[in-house]
Amino acid sequence: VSEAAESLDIKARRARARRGEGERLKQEILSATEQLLAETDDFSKISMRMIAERVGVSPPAIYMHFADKDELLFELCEDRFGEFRKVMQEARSSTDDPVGAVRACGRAYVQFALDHPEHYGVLFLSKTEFPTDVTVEELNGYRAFLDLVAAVQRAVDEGRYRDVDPTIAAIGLWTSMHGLVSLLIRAPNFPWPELDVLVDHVLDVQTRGLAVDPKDSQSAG
Amino acid sequence: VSEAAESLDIKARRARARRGEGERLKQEILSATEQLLAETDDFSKISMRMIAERVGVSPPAIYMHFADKDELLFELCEDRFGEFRKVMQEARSSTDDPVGAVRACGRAYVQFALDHPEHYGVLFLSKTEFPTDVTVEELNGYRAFLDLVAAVQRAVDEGRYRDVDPTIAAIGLWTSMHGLVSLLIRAPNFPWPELDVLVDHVLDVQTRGLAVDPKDSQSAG
DNA sequence: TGTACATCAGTGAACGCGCGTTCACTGATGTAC
DNA sequence: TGTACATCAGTGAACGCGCGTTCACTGATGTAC
Repeated sequence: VSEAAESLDIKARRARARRGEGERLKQEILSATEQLLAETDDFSKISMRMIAERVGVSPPAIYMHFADKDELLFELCEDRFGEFRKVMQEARSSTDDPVGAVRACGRAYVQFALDHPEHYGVLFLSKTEFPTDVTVEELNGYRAFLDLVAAVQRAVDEGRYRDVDPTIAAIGLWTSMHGLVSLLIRAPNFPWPELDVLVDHVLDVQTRGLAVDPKDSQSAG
Repeated sequence: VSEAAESLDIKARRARARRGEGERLKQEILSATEQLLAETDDFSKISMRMIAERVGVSPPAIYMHFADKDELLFELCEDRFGEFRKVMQEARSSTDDPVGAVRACGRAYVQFALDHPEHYGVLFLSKTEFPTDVTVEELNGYRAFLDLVAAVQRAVDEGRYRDVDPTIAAIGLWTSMHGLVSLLIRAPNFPWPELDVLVDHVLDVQTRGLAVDPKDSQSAG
């Protein structure tokens, strides 16, 4: 394969960056890694050599921008979590109804995961050992979670959800959506029913499960 | 490490099986693989050489009992799913109440997963490519799922759950428990609240979400 | 009871491979005088 | 405007390693006569 590519000059070697433009290669490495993830969906099966070849650069060139393979994964994760957070924010802002906002968020979560299974895998399916000098609070992923807690809090404040701990309820929402998509991705051989039916059911159960108790609904109103 | 073991004779070479006792080694291989999974929790990081060393046998000996590494994983999975199914059955049979049975099942699911994260990982977290000649219906894992569908059906029949599709509801139950434990296992750095509180919440939401509608409860009774 | 032989449960060495990473280097680019 | 030089973005070859698997074999065990 690589022989053919060489002899046919299919993959031209990338033009070398000018001074001060080293950052360009860094971005190219990150996006090449994503491309490869899109194809194999497993970071551990992607080698530094494969990434280098995709970029059109020699393997050691990667080490000018990343200390090692783990650091590359970590930066990729942070970028993806930033994007993920934005998508969730947009979904929530599509409506003023706090319960509807949470539902929209759930739908967008599933959409994001199935549209980008490779991203999703990096974010939630691999066991990530993060650098010890990074605390969980400064991670984009954790910030996205706090956004969800706030959305739940709003629904509680407006009397739409019963008086649950918003952190617990947010974890419940998160884990239920995660469970669905991770099994959809990881167990493709399972005889799944239609996706929309499934997502609707999961969101229905969450909505009903978090709704105010019938007996309390009058005293609360 | 292995040098020290050799020179100190810590790990004696396993006694050779007598004729017709070849099956013994097969079981030893399976249980050694489980031991290793308990330590690393990642099948792809466990090599045939490591398994052979743990058993006290040479690497090629494994190929007398398994065609290749994938077949070893598959047999391990089937054994574990069989055990898993039994645990779920026992949990359900602890009560006559159909809703209680489903709840007990959910609790036992979390317990099983956290007690044996390595098993759980093999069952639900790795992308398993099964041999093409095996159909999903004959897998122990699928049978365990059908048991859950039946339990849900019972709760619907007895008027305890609203009139949901039992397959869809069972998938909802399954995915919500899976989401919880898989994130507990895979994101240990997340600031999780107390486990019992979490499990209670998830089961509460499922129970409330599947309960009969208040407005229908009188006409149904 | 004794012996030749088939069987079976393994062994030991090697295969070719791809991996992450390091090291000494190169050669175009920009800068100082 | 011309040239010596420092810098910077890379390169090419190699390191040592562990992997899954294969192959020719060995030697104890059981069996037939």
